[in-house]
Amino acid sequence: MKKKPTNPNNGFDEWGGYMEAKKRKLEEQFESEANGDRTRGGIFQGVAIFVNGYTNPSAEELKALMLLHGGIYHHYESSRTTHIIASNLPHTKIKKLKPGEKIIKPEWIVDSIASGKLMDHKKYLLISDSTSAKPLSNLFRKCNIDNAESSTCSKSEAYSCKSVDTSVPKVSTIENELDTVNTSATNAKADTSSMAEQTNSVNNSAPNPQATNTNTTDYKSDTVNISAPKPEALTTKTASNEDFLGEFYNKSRLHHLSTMGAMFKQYVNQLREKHDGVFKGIEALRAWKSSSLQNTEEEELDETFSDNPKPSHSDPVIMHIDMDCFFVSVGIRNNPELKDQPVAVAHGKGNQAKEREGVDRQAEFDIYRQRTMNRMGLSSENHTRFNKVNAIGEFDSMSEIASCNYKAREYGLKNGMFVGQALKKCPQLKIVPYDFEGYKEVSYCLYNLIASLTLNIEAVSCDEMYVDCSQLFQKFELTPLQFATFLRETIVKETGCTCSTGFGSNKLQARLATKKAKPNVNYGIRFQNNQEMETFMKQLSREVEKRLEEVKMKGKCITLKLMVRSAEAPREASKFLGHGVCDYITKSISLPIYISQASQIFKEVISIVEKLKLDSKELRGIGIQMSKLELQSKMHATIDSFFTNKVKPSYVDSKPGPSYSNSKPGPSYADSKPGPSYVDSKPGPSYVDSKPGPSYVDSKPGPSYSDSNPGSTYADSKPGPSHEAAMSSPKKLIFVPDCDLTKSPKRKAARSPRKKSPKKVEKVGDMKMYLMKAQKIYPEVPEDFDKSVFEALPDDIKREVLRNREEQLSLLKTKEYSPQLVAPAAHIVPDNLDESFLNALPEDIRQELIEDLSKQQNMPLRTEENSSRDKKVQLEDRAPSPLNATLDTSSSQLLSSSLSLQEMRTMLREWLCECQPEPSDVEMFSDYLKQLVEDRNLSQIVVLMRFLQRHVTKKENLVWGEAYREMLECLQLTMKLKYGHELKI
DNA sequence: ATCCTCCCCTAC
DNA sequence: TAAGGTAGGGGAGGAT
Repeated sequence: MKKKPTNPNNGFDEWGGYMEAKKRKLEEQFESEANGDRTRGGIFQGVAIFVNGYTNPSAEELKALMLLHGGIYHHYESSRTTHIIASNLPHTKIKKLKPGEKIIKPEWIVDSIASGKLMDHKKYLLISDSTSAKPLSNLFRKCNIDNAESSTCSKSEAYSCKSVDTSVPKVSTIENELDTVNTSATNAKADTSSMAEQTNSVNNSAPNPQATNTNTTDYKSDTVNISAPKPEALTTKTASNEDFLGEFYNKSRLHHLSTMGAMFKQYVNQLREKHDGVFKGIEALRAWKSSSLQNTEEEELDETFSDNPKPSHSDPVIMHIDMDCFFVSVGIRNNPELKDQPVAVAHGKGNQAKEREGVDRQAEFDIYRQRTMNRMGLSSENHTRFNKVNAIGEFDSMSEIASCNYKAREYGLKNGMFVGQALKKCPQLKIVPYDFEGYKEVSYCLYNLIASLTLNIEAVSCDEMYVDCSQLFQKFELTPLQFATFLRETIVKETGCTCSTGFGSNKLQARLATKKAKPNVNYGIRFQNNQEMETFMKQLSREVEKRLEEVKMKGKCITLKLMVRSAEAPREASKFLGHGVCDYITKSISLPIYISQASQIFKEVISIVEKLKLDSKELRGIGIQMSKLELQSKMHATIDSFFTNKVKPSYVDSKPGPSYSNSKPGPSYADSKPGPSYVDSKPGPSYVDSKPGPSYVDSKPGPSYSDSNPGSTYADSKPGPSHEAAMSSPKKLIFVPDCDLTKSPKRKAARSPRKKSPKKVEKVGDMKMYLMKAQKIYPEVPEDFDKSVFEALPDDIKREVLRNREEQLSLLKTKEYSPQLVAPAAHIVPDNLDESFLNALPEDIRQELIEDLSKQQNMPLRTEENSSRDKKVQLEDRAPSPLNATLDTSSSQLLSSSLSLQEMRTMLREWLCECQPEPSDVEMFSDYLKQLVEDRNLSQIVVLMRFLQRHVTKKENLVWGEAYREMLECLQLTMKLKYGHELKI
């Protein structure tokens, strides 16, 4: 590189000029500080450290230590730097290390000070042959619960980060030193020899969330507080500045998320390696258990636990634990008064974006939009990703919200949203700054708490992990709910932050359970006054309007469902923002006309509320339903045409897999093929002869759910030769209502099927499903069905066909459609994943489950060791054909559709080899896809369509190409109607 | 057929 | 002003 001659008059615009000057200045500054403060002999003479990324002790603390012991601290790496210090580096950074460059753990400094001499840094290399291989060695070491019993340590010791982390010995000595340098970083101040005191420092430190940052100005001003009066901080603007990257990473939430995730995975490994077999938290858990059993009335306890299956001893129990809106919780843990206000964590403070030359937001967003449409098709025009940019004004802040609390989410705020848009939706939004040290501190607390009970942990991120509780539960006779309550209470106490837990027999179940338990993406219904309640009802009315519009319908019956705190219930529910014990009130109004507008809906709803004379403070759940819906489409014509059309045989085989018995979610269709195909079908758990037994369950017992919904459910009759003719009748509907997750499948089975028509909790996606059912009639009903064929049927069959038709019609007319927002209750997922479990899931979660199942079912806890093993197995298992590669999964067994995959694959191959499919082939495939849609087998649909797409494109097969496009369009439409979102292929 | 790499997507 | 990183899974497609 050619170096320009140095201009002594202008050191700042030359290469090496500005930065060199800055570095020199910082070093001089450090020197002057050192001269003032240095009181002891320096063991770090000649050592100049540069701290890269997060360390423990922190960079500021290390700086102070270097100051005390004769070393030099470099804000920037330079040729004069002798040692680079880091606790964790992302793999990508490691790969970029220059040859010979060595990274040393901060423990080197701590230990050196502790021993009073400079230790050999080779033992503290972050990346060495030994460290890269070693963490894997003990991964499978199971925790020794037997030893745990002998633990006599206090709870507070058990959760302390540093008392567990033996890699930082004699911390208090060093911290005392730090205190003398007047460092006020929280970590340094806390006397970590006692958890109680650490907790005090967490809970009782400065009441202002910004206090942590302002307190540390002395040491952090140049990196954290950009408004600090240090000139260089103000010059850090773009990547053209050498210190841009450090500054950038320092403030990047995503970078912190990522590095902290890696850090805690590593931390768990460290804990395992260093574990002495004693679980220090067990004693506290025992104490809690005995005291909670005493304090809880038996009756209440029985009720609480009866819905939650007690896992049998042999079953694995996996817990998923996840902090609630982590960044915000940490940010406001010392400000209880902020808890009830909408709060978000973001960099930006408000809508202060300055006018800058060359900016044209509108044009820029248009380009984004255009590009996405080019890539994803025209249908992406209204893609949700554009909401973000559409809603932003010319000078609104484009700082992103890293995390917002549930109160803020009531206003429609979401993580990732721009501050500008958020402030429009919620002008009173409080924005608190990031507190990365705080996140780390709380995370350590969380991990230490869990690690004090078991080390069967898989770290997912700084606020999320899976825990294998099997042994723990068995040993200490705990139920999931007991354990969850203990953990959640303890975590709130220790960290001031709340968390959610979910349990299942595998990780996926546990995660879904957590999702269900989250105070969600279902708000905590709490109102201070009527005004707030009305505002919320208006929002809810708009939601109903929106969804009615989506399915092009209007209704003439409005039902308002309310949950009101029971008089005997405690003022606040035990679950954070949960609904607690409630009375249920259901009132409906029949209108003379069909309506769909939000204002109309709100008017009716509010009139009901006024008549009820409720205290809005006591409301815990609100649901608005529209029913008696008028279809705007040609649905009636379609259903009626059913009896005049002629029969056209269509291919729908009936070989339902054994795993899908009689309780499929949504409508299922029996074989329509008269004669052999039906008779040949195997008897057994096929849904053709389903008995509706296990599927009919009231989701929530109570007065509001007692009204029946005739026609919404019916089962088919038993198969037999006399019914062959009936099989040419329209397909039978077997509709299984959604039910409460807290009910175990066994309880469902105990119910009498015909006792009562099912009453389900209507949910958001339901109307789409009903609409789909109606539409389904058209493609599924033979088009050229001859009325004379109908007439020729035996009378009982005729009656049945008529009844079916009536019920289908009534299904369309009477099913209710309602978004329902109910404050969440705690949920524990049944421990056996079967079809009943699937049915019990809410629509959106069920979809997710189906999509994820093929990847995730029965995953073991992931550790570094077994994840690499998994990978290997996966590769070995991979079958040659692209179709095989993705279909040989557990989902194919669990979600088998009527045609076996093997058959379908064979057929597809044959067709594609011939390249000249008959129209009937196309139709067959089309039918197969429809069946897949019915089965909600999304993953398989996508796989098949992609497979086809690839081959069709490759071979330029026009016949297939056109057929493919038709099928794709049909499928996409169906998917959109049914699931409410685009099918991306 | 198998392996490898690149690219895209998703989750935190 | 804003701080849109990082790991891992999986598909596509090329090299062998």
